[in-house]
Amino acid sequence: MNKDQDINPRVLNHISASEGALSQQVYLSIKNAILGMEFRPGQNLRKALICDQLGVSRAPVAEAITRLASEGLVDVVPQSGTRISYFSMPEIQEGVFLREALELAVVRKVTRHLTEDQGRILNRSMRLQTLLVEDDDISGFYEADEAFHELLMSFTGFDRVADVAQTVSLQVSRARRLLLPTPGRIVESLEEHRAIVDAILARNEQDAQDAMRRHLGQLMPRIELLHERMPELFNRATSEGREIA
Amino acid sequence: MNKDQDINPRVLNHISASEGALSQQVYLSIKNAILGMEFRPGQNLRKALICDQLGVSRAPVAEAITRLASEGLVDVVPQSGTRISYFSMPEIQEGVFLREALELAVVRKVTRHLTEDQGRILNRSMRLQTLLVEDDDISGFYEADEAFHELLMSFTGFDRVADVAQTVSLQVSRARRLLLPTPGRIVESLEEHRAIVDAILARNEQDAQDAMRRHLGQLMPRIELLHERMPELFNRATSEGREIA
DNA sequence: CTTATCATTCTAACATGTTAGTTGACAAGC
DNA sequence: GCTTGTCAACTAACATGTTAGAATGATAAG
Repeated sequence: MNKDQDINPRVLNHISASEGALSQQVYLSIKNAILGMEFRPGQNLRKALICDQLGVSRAPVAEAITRLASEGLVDVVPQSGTRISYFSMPEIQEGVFLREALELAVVRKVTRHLTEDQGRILNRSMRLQTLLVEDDDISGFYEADEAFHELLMSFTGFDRVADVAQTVSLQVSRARRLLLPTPGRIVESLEEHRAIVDAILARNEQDAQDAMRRHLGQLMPRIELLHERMPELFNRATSEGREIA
Repeated sequence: MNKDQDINPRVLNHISASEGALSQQVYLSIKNAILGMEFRPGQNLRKALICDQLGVSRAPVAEAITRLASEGLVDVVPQSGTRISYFSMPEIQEGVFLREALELAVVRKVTRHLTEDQGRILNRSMRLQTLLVEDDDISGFYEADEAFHELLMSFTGFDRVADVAQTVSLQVSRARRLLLPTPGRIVESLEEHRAIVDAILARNEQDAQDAMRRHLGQLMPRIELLHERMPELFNRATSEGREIA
């Protein structure tokens, strides 16, 4: 019945001998495997296999799984098992909503308090992004894109904003990696970033928010396409919104 | 040197024989003690005492503490100890910022999609709040206040928004309990809520956001007063923003 | 052929033993 | 008096043994 429901833990990054708590390394290792879709939705995690593969005991693995569960990346069924969570459109919509709420507040604050240094750094980021688009370096632009948003958040002067934004939209991030970025799309993204930066530099709060909203608005339709194309990655929600399987 | 740095775990709610995972009950028990300021900032948690007091082993306590640490309510120093975290103005400012970001997005969405039923429920909440203010029932109004905000969040149709809002502003919640609510303040709060609801019912997005911003804007100045009055609850940040003690 | 029961075999949750790193006191040297 | 080095006590982190509940599949009854 269950052909390959179980996970092949060979994809886990071996624990580097580097510093850092063991449970943290286990956490990152599994998290990366999930976000990179090397663990597919529905597969169940086998603690024993993970322990063998990483050469650690169950304690740090248990702690890592607890954290992943709190972030919604895995569903843990007491006394039964732990499975990689399916995508769920309601959850993703909520993640997009939360993300937009934060990004808009960030843009508002940054526009209001932008320093000259920050302006220079923004321009520098845009030049880098332009370069990457000219070179059709899609994965490079992907990274620069994330860095751009993190940059804006760091300009608020708050430390946790970026973390919170990442956490509330983890499911979105996971889905986003399946949206094959096209040369056409990164050109659009670049233009949208340009509009955001222009509005910020012009100290135009409303324009900056609108530009950010337009930028983020591109995401949801593309995820809906993914939903149609790969429905097996999504759960079937019951009437109560509860999940099956 | 350390007089009463250690915690008296007698304030912990005894584990009810009710259902629910053990670690969850431990988590809630400690969390309530922290939010209720029964554990004061700077005190250190002694796992052994907590285990004795609650009659559980170290495993569920460890998991509970891990969660509390991720929420910033405790600071855990590896191989050394776990202490109740101090208040920190930067953290609280960040919490207020995040909270406002969410509440504004909520108000925006709710105003746009309000149903008749939701309008009725809002009016019902306002009548209840009015009643409590007329009776000078301060703690009753406090609860109704929280319920009002949760109500708005629930109207978005999203489940996690309320949880996220609570989590990002946990430190704010903890500080808020020390702001003795006055009869004067709850009258003001009621009026501010009234303004928010009126704008929502009038489907006026901008007014609703402004009203919410004014409402939330009352909080920070009062916390600054707390900072002046009880500086011992706050940490002294170094130049890097790192904490001492 | 369908359905109910039950035992086997999983698993997470919990308990407890062990390890290694931090802290603070105290003594020796400056 | 002040610094520095050693050591004992304490703690979180990790390893491992134990328990109880859930899923599965075989078997028996209808």
